[in-house]
Amino acid sequence: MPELPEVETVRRGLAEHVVGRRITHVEVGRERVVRRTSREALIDGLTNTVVVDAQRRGKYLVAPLDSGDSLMIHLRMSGQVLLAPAGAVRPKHTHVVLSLDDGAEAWFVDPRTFGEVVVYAPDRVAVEVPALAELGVDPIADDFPRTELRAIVRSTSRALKPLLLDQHVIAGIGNIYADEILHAARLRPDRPANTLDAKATWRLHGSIVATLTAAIAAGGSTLGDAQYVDLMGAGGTYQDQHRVYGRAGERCSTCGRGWIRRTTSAGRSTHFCPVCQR
DNA sequence: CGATCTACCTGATGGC
DNA sequence: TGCCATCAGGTAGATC
Repeated sequence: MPELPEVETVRRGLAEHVVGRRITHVEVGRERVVRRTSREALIDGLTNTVVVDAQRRGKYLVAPLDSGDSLMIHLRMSGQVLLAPAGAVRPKHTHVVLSLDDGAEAWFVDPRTFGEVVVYAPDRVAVEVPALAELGVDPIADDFPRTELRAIVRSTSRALKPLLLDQHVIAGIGNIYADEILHAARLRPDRPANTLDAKATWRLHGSIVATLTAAIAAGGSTLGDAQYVDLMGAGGTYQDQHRVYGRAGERCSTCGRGWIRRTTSAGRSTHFCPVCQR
């Protein structure tokens, strides 16, 4: 569920509440969330280290430690990072608990256990976390000149939606924001990338940056199942600004003429207005 | 190279 | 009330 805006909101929570803290104790419940290495590797790598920064690359959270290693957390579909006082009742599916030196605990909670937590040496990132090393440009964290997007769209005949979802190309966009971005840019999800002229490309670039920025400002999107919440357990409000995602059958709020359609492509739900997206 | 499918899990939801 | 099928924000790997 969490895409760039949600992960960025979690990152800001970590920057505010966890950076500067020493990890005094580590517990690992389900081994599956540390499957990339091991329970022992996570405990040994984190215990008695200080978190010195909170960064984000695409949908990956990366927290450098004073040991020189980095902590990586990926929330995948249902992961959450929550902050709580020591001793608080832990929710079901709390798989990792970090005790901090100020009396708080950081929990990694994940019902579906697609998410993962790992400590790795940064110079070994290509081996330890290859997908992290192979991420494309981050449209918010990196400089993302529109000429770079121009080069990307000219290089392929792939449809725009799968292109936006490809983390090797642009890092951080997921299923919700891909649909919202393409609607804001008035471009069909199945439009071949290399058919965009310069003007349409600039529009797409503007929509990527504006949509993600607005979503971050709103604290991300929290859907009905409340799977995504920030460190303090609060949901985001950007779902109120969704114009196509989850709005199949509704009149398009932008052009006022089309009806939002929901289709499936490559197994992902896709929402768009057949009238104003071309 | 690119499109499609499956698998990984649990929980929520809707139909009967 | 309960049972079963279906679906979900992500990614990796297999297949064609």
